[in-house]
Amino acid sequence: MWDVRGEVLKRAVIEALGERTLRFSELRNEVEGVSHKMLTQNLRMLERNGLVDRKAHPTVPPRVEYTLTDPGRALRTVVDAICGWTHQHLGHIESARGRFGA
Amino acid sequence: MWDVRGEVLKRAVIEALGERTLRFSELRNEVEGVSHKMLTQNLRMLERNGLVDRKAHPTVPPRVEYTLTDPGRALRTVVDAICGWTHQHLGHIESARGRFGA
DNA sequence: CTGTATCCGGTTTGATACTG
DNA sequence: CAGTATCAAACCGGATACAG
Repeated sequence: MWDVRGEVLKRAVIEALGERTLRFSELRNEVEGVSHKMLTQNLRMLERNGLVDRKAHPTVPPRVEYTLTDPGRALRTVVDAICGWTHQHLGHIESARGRFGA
Repeated sequence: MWDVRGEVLKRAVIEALGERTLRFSELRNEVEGVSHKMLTQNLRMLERNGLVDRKAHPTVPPRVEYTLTDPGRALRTVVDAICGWTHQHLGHIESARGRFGA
């Protein structure tokens, strides 16, 4: 449940950012298991939708920082609600799976 | 955003069921645009995770009714939060898209 | 009516190589 | 370090046919 591709990754990014500002590579470490490509792709999407702010420093080597915008931070509430629900009902879900698989 | 495949459909099913009990065909009408296959597949998933209760009446023709379980109903709150957030920030998102695409 | 199985085309993804 | 381009493999969803 809710563990379907793209969405989970976006959620993970939002959770990872929280109130912080992170560089691309930091984000990549934070959200484990994500490929270079997917992270880029999803960050572009989040940026495009105005949920994430991208700040590139014209240095060498490059340094790019990502931060949640206001709407992005507002989304954290929703993400937290999802996490809360999951935490609260995980037991039920797992036992349901157990009965089903049996 | 959030409009990615499987998840939307599960949300739609949860919204459609609400407090009601619906038959397969009723659900199919309620969630428009969903294919026979996808609806079945997602209902199985929801059932497997204990979010939806499936009650089959051994009649001819068959009559199968779906209802949200307690965890399933609890999820409605989360779904509503998502809808609320979307409603609240849609303007911002669209203007962000506009700036980006330009 | 409800549900399963199969085939098939489009989409998505990870790996890899390359740029500034 | 951050990002793009390309390509084959895996995945997914719709259409269709069939069953109880």
